[in-house]
Amino acid sequence: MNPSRREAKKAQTRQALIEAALELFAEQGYDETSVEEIAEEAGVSPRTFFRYFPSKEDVLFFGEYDYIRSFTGVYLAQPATVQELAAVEASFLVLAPALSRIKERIALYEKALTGSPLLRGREQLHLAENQRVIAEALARRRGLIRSDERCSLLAALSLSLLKHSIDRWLTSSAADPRRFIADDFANFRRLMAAGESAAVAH
Amino acid sequence: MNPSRREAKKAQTRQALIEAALELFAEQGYDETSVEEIAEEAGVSPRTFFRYFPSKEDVLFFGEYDYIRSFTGVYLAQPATVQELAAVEASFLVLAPALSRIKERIALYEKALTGSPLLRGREQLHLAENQRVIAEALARRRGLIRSDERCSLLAALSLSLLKHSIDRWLTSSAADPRRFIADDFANFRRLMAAGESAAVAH
DNA sequence: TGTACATCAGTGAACGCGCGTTCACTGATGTAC
DNA sequence: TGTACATCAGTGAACGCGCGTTCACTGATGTAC
Repeated sequence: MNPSRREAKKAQTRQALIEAALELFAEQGYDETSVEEIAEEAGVSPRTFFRYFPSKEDVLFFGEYDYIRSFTGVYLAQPATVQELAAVEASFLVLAPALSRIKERIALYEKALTGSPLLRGREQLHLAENQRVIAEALARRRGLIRSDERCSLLAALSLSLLKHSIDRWLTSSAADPRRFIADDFANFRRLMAAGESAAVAH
Repeated sequence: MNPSRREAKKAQTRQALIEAALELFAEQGYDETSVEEIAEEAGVSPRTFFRYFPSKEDVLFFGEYDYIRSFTGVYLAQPATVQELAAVEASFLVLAPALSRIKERIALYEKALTGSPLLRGREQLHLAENQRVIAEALARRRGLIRSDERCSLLAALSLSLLKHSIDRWLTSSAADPRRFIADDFANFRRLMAAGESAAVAH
């Protein structure tokens, strides 16, 4: 039983740093929060912070990326009879409960994002990566060797819809985000149906 | 004739700083370029840099925002018979020559963006602002008091298409971006037509 | 046209600040026997 | 079970670096008369 007291203590310190950072970033902004403050809030010395995270940014991007990482598996498990966009929607819905569990944390993260261009930039890199993953999954389901234009476009669109749903969910008091996702996808289909007939007329 | 030699010299210094910065950022990255290097490249002292720009970032975002600022006027001048998305496309095409003139500069800027999360973040703020402007214009043309969901969505979509076109244009040797814009809009309409029939079937 | 004065671009030097690193240490936890 | 040793989380102090500011100055350009 070697990794007991020590490992537990380590995990505890790391968690304290992450939580302190997230709260301070959300409250007063990323740029306005120094590592010194985070350390103080977490009850350790500033020096200790850098034992856990190589830089100030890294405290924010620790773990928590399972959502999109699980996407491919869930998506490819959808029945072949389900239409493409509907399959994406269904996958998002299946994965939604994972989000539900960390709503508070997501909200803090989003709040921290608004104030800091640097974090926004990092976040955008993640979004781009997610979009790539989704496009790849779309391609595989369609039997393509590699994702093409249409896959990218649909991936981008899906992520936009998801992001929109999550934003609305965060500002609501609902614990479950699924209703918002279903709503937004339904809305999109309706808009496209209307736009389509207009485009055809044109 | 007061603003002659002095003003000319000032404009010249500012231009030298902007160009030096853009080239260095594109070449070796934003974070890897110090103000000292920029100043040296421009032939002035580091101290002088801060007389022209309050911070290192600001050297990048000086002027050059006329493209979207002109959008509203051009868009609202489109004949009422033109379908919404087609009117957006037509407006982009009208404004394209302005881009054509600064292709080199846009390319350098894009290159600088890839390496720096901070710049990406700033850029995203601009995109968000542009999206807001376009959504507002869409709303006005439709006679709405303020932009709604559909306006935002269509604005986001239009900007995505435009960005995609510009990326392709930049990697090509063409001087005129209009062909790429027209292509991408046509493509999108085709994809939606196909997706629509599938969605209806579903 | 010439002289005295005002303005203002550019500069050097020194400084404060926060990030992140390096060095040398303490004291608690874990292991060997 | 007890003792000697090893490991490792945490720390203090000092430092390098780049951004951005403050102060005091020079010298060229522009203005008043």
